[in-house]
Amino acid sequence: MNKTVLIIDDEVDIRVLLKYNLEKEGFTVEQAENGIQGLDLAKSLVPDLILLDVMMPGMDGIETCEKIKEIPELGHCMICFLTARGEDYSQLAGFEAGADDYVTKPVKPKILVSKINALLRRTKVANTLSHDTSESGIRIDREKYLVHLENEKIVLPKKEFELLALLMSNPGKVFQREEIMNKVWGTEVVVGDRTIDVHIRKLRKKIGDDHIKTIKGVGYKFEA
Amino acid sequence: MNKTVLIIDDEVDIRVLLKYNLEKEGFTVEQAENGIQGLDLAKSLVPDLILLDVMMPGMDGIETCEKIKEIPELGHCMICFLTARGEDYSQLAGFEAGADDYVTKPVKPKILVSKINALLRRTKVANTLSHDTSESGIRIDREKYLVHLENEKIVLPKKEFELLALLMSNPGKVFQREEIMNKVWGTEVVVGDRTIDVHIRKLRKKIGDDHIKTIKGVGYKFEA
DNA sequence: TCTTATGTTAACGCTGTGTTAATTAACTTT
DNA sequence: AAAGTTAATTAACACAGCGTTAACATAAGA
Repeated sequence: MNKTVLIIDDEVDIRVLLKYNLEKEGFTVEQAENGIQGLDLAKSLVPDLILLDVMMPGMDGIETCEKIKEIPELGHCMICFLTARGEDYSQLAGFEAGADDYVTKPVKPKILVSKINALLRRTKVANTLSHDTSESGIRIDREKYLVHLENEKIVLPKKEFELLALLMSNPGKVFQREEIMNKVWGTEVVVGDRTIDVHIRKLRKKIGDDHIKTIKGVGYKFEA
Repeated sequence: MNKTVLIIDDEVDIRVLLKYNLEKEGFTVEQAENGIQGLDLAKSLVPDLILLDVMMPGMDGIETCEKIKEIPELGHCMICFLTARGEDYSQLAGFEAGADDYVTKPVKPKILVSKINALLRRTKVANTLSHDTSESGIRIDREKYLVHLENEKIVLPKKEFELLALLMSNPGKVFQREEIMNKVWGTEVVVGDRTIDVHIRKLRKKIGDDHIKTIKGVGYKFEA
């Protein structure tokens, strides 16, 4: 099924440009020319993504964004701001208001499309991960970068988090050291042999020894 | 026989550059300019490796990768992403989609070739799973590195696991000692005569004496 | 019976992993 | 800029258990 995108912008040229490019990519596109209208349409449409112009007469983008965030039904939908290059301040305020990304005008269609794809993918990941509270009692929240334990939340440093996330992405599966290396550290950096071990050690210390199992000569796996 | 590489990228310059360099190294190279076309070609070609651009109009690399992964025939072929340096998100999402490696643009041919060789060396073992739940009551799970017995799961050390997996890969077939040697130990290492016996012994102790049968002067076979 | 291939056990060396502490790098705070 | 803080990596060594072998026992075929 097609993903739905709602464009809220007062300039008709931009709306047409974006609509054209997004429809070419297979998105379903609707548009609104101000905040009020956009909010209304959002409620009935429940789009996957909202492209929101910051500078609009009447209710501006920031305000519209805040209003959107207050509507539970729209909780899952991504918001991407459209800002003119100069308006640095708007970017910051935008994120504070709850935006997920922003694109600077003039908009380059290719970049926009790739950002949109990335954004929509992010929702998928977030949703997939959150529902497996599983029997292990451990849950990962990618968005908030938190790990929920039995009865506490802990914050992990980046590498530890990525490592745990990788192992938990497929509980039971054995991840070979090389695979872990590639996926957490990347193929470009070169680090020593003991690096993975040490991170595993730190994870075990924090989430308990019972969850990460070593398969000698093969790799590691996450278990309940 | 030459290894086959399929390039999927919308930019013709890149395709030409890569094709030239790879053919110089003795690979057979085919190309496609978008995801749809690439998927089609992959199905008929069944290449050894697919070089996949992440950012493409229409179906992007991630999506294409996911589609490829759904095709059983292509289960064994490696997938390597081409990403622009800035696109952090694509790397992680890419691995989640099932990529085996990635290369950042601008692509340095030398690096690419060495990565490709490394990848192809790492021949993927297609999941020959589940269809041999068989009457023996023994099932092997390569991904989880587990052996399911009648009513318990056991973990085997690497060599024992590989040996059992080999024998079970073709129940009833007699594997000669030399063949076992080559496939489990490799052609490079040289070990003594009794090594196989001892491993067979350990396996029998763990899964019961009835499953592995000795054919004197020939080899061993797995039976129900 | 003799011969050869395999079974069996225990012992040992070595590789891979665990673990801690020290070092370096990246970021903050002042 | 300097100091302080946290994260990432390396170094160094301990240790377990896997893989191997040696040495001898047993079974099967000539």
